[in-house]
Amino acid sequence: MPSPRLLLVEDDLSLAELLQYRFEAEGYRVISTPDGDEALLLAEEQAPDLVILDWMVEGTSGIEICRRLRRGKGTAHVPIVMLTARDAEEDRIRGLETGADDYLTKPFSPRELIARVGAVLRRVRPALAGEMLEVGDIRLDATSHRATRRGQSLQLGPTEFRLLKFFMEHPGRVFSRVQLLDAVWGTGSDIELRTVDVHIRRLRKGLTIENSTDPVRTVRSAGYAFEAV
Amino acid sequence: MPSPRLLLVEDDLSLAELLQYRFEAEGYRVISTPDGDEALLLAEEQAPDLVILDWMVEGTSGIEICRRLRRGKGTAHVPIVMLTARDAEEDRIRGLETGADDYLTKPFSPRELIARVGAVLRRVRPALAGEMLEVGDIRLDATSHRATRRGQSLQLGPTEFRLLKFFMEHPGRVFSRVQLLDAVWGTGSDIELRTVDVHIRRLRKGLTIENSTDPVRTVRSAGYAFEAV
DNA sequence: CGCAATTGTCATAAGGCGGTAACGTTGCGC
DNA sequence: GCGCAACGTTACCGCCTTATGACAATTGCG
Repeated sequence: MPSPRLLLVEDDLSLAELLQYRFEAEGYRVISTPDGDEALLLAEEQAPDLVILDWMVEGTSGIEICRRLRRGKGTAHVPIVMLTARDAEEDRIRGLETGADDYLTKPFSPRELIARVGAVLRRVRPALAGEMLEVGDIRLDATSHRATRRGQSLQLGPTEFRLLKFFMEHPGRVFSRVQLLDAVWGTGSDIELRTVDVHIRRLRKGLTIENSTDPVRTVRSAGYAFEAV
Repeated sequence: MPSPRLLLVEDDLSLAELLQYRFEAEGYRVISTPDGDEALLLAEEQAPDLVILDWMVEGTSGIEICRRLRRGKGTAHVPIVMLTARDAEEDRIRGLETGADDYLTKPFSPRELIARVGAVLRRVRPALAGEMLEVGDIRLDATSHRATRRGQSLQLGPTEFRLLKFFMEHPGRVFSRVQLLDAVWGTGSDIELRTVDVHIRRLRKGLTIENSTDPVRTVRSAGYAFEAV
């Protein structure tokens, strides 16, 4: 199972260290910063799987970071868990309405934070939590690195597998070639856009079994989408 | 936008009534039961979009319901928000690890519950939480790049789709050809004004299904407007 | 090292889509 | 009812987007 990558934004250094230690013990990789502005940069560059965000940090406030992450192109869908020292209901609601996925009040136990992060990730990125993805008659098990269709095992190259996994994590949504390159090949990969077409074709070929329809929909001038048939 | 359907499992009847009232005021449809076993049946039959579950209810306990929902074929992916009177950390963690998506301790404010339910739904079913345009019997989902009318999917070219999207973002307003060119084709596009007519025609054609009226209104010497029928 | 699998790129084919012009139709003032 | 102006409709052609197959470079592995 791939270890999920967290971005931890917390200016209380002893707490940050403790959390980093605990999360790493749970098999997460942790990027940590006490600074709000740097957090935005890191979120963009590193594309973490989840952000843990203190309400009050240096530089830019937590809620402002939350808003900017949601507005940012590459970070709009990163799940966010907010932490705060204040137990004001207003704050909690504002946090959630700004787009946070969960919200904890200090003092909290690391175990609960870990449980909540796990719950959010299970929901958003099932593959990261070791769960089986299922869309239509296609199944993908990230842990054993296997994909099947109607029980029949599919033969896919590494890139096709990653592409399929990404699609199955976001069924129905249309992704541009650039988005696919960022998500599947990695941000900043200097790859020809048209290469995506080729891999889409290879994926389609790999997904074909007897009497099967094509789950990959071409959306002209927009990109591709994956959906149950 | 179709209103999300909630299954509320709560045996404190006055609280259940209050919550039902508040959620309905927010545009949700609510199915309510105080009984654990009945909840399982309802979840299966009604396929709600989200379940709000009290930890301690009659019949079968909340955590057991949670577990069974997760195991059930049709209900394995229903998001679950748990409520509990006890603020024991152990319970919260067990709840989250059992598969709940969120967890609230009584007493809580209805507003916070509503905010959390909204956050979970946004995450799980983006289509239920906006991002979906709806005018009359026509729906447009930008995320999946789909347009439907009375459930029937519409076939539109890229430009028609952009045009429809723009219209649906500003229903009822009249736009001149120049305005439409700027908005849909982009400012500075050097396109013949009358070309708009042709695309209006193509859009009208694409929006036609059996017994449908034309949602595009021609305003002589002014432009076009889009409105519910 | 040799072989097979994989991957990124390109050239070419296929096809849809868009812009334009030309012509038909409708509405409006007189 | 006439004439003009605005709008509707159609057909066409060129272009842009996508599909596909081939190929060389690279990688992994025995």
